[in-house]
Amino acid sequence: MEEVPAGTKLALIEAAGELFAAYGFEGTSVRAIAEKAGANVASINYHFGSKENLYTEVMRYVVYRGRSLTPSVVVEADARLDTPEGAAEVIRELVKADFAAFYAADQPAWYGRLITRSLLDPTPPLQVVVKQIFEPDHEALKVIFMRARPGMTADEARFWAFALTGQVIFYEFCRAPVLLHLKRERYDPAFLDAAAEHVADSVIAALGLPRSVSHEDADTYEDAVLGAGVQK
Amino acid sequence: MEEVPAGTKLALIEAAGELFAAYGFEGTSVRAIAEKAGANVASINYHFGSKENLYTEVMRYVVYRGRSLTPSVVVEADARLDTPEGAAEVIRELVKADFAAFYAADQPAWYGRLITRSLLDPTPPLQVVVKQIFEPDHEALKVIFMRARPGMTADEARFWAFALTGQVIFYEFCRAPVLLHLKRERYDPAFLDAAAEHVADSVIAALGLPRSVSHEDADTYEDAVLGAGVQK
DNA sequence: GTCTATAAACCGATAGAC
DNA sequence: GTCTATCGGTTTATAGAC
Repeated sequence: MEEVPAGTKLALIEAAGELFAAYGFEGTSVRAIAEKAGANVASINYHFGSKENLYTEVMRYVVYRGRSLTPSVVVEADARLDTPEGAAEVIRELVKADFAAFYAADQPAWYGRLITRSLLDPTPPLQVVVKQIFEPDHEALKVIFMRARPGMTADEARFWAFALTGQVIFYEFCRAPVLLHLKRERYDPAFLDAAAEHVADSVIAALGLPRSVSHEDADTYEDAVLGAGVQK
Repeated sequence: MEEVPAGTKLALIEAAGELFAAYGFEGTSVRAIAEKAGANVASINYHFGSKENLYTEVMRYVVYRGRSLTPSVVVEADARLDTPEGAAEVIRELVKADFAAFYAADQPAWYGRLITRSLLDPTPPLQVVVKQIFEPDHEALKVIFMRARPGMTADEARFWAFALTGQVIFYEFCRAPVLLHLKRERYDPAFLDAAAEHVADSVIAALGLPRSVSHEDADTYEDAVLGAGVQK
């Protein structure tokens, strides 16, 4: 990574990212990218050499910009992990941070979708995502789980990490069927909040950790869940 | 659904299914399909009218053939759901059935992958999958959860169903990054067994249900988990 | 760096012979 | 029902003028 892209190069990366996220690599033409970027078709080959190289660059850009996708590294050294209550708190915050990373309003919605989509196939850029996001996040989760429940083996912790990641990523990956099921056009923020809350609660409960004080109030949780329902 | 396809039509469906599963709809050409099926290019248009229609037919075929993907309907009326121990048993069997449906050796490996891939985009054939697999499975899960834990609301049960589905589908959807992480070429059956076991255990634990008798023996579980590790 | 024009290959779909 | 040949359009990539 030498310098931060700007001008036409940046416009091309952002246009390509948005289109790749929505329609996939094969489903996006360089003409569509150039048009969306307000640039010439030939500029793609000039700046990146090929469509595939552009894809790699887009993934690097998203991984770089979406740093908030790996807040876990900060959390690893958290002293709260030494108490069960603290560990539960940390896990809850981490789940919410993961959800925020995928659905936060302060960053383009296509970041999370593109990263999710990139996980499906063993393409070259996948390695960037795995090394920069998947692995660090996974290792941090393992550390947290092993500290939260002393005696847990590394292999067990791996499955716990997969369980958490699977639940978080589900709402992005299965966005289409879930929205079809909910008979909605898009995700309601309240629904996402409730989903994050449920993921955190279920993982904390499965680990046998206590629910933290601020969440022992059942009404708050019930309200959040019911408030997001399709039926009133 | 009028009759079961045979001959060239069947060959085209199976060839297309395998290629769509591996490379996606956009990443597969009709020429490649015809070649793999040992048929002529024009036969696709003759039998299905268009590539898109072929895709729809492939999804119908997989949904029809992969009936084992929805074993849940049988389970709904299970009397065991009235006791916590029985409910835990049922959930464990259901998770294993889900894993088997995705990774069973007795059916083509691309069934699960194609269904997983179809969930990503809101294409017309998605509705077939949602109506025939996603919804029935989801509703059955909801019933099971609500019977396993009386007092659970339908909205809560929905999140539990998403949690379980998300964990199961994760290993198929994130096959590439997980294999990259494990430094493996393909999934080890022992690994999948351990993964299924963990998903079942964690959901059962999260629900506050007792672990069934045959699984109280910690050694068995630990062996299964450790036996699937990458490191010895 | 940006443009036009175009190359070369591929795409899905079809007409028409058999 | 299967084949060949081909149409019209699109794809990515490039050569060359500015």
